[in-house]
Amino acid sequence: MKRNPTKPVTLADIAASAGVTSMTVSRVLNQQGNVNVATRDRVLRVASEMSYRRNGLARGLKRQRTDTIGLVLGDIANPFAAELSRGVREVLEQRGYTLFICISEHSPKEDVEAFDSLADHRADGIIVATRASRLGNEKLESLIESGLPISLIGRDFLHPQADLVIADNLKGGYEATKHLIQIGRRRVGFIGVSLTKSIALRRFRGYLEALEEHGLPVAEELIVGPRGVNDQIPGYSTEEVGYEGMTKLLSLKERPTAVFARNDFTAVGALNAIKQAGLRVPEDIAVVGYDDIPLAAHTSPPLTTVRQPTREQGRVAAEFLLRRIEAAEHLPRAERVFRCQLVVRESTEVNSSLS
Amino acid sequence: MKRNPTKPVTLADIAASAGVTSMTVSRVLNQQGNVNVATRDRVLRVASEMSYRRNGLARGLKRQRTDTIGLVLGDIANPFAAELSRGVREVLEQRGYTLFICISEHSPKEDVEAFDSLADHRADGIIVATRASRLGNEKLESLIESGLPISLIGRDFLHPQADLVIADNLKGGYEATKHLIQIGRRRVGFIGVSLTKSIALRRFRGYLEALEEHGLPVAEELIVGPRGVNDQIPGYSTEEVGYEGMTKLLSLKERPTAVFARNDFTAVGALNAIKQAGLRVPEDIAVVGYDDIPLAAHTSPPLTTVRQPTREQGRVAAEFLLRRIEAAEHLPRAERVFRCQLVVRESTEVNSSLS
DNA sequence: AAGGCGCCTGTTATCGCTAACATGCCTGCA
DNA sequence: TGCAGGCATGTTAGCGATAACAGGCGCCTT
Repeated sequence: MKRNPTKPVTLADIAASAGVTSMTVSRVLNQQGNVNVATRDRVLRVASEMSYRRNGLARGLKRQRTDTIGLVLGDIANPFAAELSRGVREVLEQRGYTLFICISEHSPKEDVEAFDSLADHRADGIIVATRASRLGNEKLESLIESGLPISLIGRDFLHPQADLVIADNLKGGYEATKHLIQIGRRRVGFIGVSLTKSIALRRFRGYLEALEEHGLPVAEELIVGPRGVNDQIPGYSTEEVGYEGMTKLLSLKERPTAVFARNDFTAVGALNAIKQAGLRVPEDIAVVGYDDIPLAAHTSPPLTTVRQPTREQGRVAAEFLLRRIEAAEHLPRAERVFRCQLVVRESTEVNSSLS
Repeated sequence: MKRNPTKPVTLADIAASAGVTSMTVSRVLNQQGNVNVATRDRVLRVASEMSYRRNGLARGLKRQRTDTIGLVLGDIANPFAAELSRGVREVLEQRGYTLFICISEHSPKEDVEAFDSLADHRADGIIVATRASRLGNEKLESLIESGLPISLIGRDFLHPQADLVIADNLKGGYEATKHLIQIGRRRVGFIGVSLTKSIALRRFRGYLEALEEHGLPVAEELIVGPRGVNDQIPGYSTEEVGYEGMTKLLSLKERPTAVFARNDFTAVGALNAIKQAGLRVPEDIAVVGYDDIPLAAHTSPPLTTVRQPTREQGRVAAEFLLRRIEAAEHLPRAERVFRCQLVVRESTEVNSSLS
């Protein structure tokens, strides 16, 4: 039963051995067209005996499609990416597509490389969940022009032929900040952006809006970010940023009474910095995170955060993409904005029995 | 410059437009063979104007290789997987290979599907970092027989033609447990395995060995795991397991004075359960985790844990695989075992000024 | 001056598969 | 009996790229 590794079995080999032509074998293996039951069984038996494996390259080349979808992620180690990919897979699997994932490590250059690889290998479409960059956007634009279906998740890039799903992070950031203000905090810090760069982060813009709307000043010393030039760091290691950012905030003459962290990992880092300084959460400083990762319910105290329907975003992005792939003509851009939801836990709320 | 999306540009199109044959175009684009400079520039110009994109399917079909490697991961949302993939990518990128990642969500069935997809699409080799299963092992075996190069990371499956890199987690588990015993704890619990299943987890076996060697009894009530039948859950969400497991341990008549958690997320969950019960770490209960994720240095108290050289494992696995791919003949199995290192932090050590 | 060697380009023949069309046979119905 | 129509298979012609071989030309060598 074992084959010489240097010569993979082809349809023709099976055909010869089963006494038919390769076309018949193809029909059997793809379950299409009419084939005599006896012939079919014989072909199947021979194929299995020779441990045939179809050649996706040849198949794709001839069919002009590969039933393959690419997903490009900025980093891999975070619950957000995991949920997203799970949503995407749920849809694809059911519809008979295979998913290949590429990681860009938050680098525009690798973003572009991922797009190129997937396009070269003739993925039928690409789902992009990386942050926007000039390089990346240009490449995307040219791929879209060339007819490749693209679906974007939370990427700041509009194109009349690319679908988009996104969470309303501006509103999410706004709500989180408003919550802090409503529990009486007037010095609210933000951890996770560097002011030296143009700030595209919507949840941060929501923070600014909330302050403004409530007549609070934006204090630059209360906004701290990663030390490096590049703030495109993987989500899962941002507790470092949170810890250091919080430490910096605690050293201010007039320290904040609340902080909003760009994500839950950052918030966890902040929590620990506060505890190590011997202060209490939320009494001395209230903390809000973002994303509602599984860990958030298990920090001490449990973390108030903003939840977005991540898996659902993946699902919808995949559905948009498949619709576009399977459509005969060009489709106009589809867009779906998801609501975020503030999840209040004890990091912002003193024991409810008090109230 | 824009093309009709329905008809991708081919080498022949460029050739016609540049007044040469497609062979010459191929030579130019692959930078091989001699081509007149003027011709080369003309071809490149035309190719760029027509925004040519090479067809990896046709190319792969003819060349019988795709310069593509597959990586199969059990889950995506954990720092371990991230570091691993980073190590793999470092090597592949430098050697001109493209990486496609597949996720199995810890299901043997999806494991097999991932292997099949990658093999169908004629990846030049596969790196497997998922846990062993009968189904998966059988499929791997047949792929290896058919000549596909395979490299395994931490997977309990030996094959004379599959390379293996692995961390010595038995020793790691042993060291972690020994450490707890040496700081004077005699009731040491383990969180993260269900005794109803056969236990393949090496770090758990290390725990058992350490107990035995120090003449301590193995107390079944001190070993707790996930409630569900399936303990193959994503690493990143095991803080749930840690929290619930710890809660169970705390409710024992004679509670443990130390616990060893199967990974850092689990340990974090345990830490929080302990804190919520009003007990102190490490005075009342010492805690050790596993993996040394970035978060571990920032819990409160900072977590004692076991570090394994993850990125290095990815690098070596990739190197093994490429060596196998590029070798003319069959290579014997290569294996590399990595040492683990106990990282002692405050979750097991009362303030060092005391000693 | 003839042969040889490098350079540049072209021709041919697949890689493995399948869409589209073609063929032959059998059945049923007018 | 004749023929439409369905079934079961075969034949042909690529999909787009490149390995291998085949010139043609100019220049150097002896």
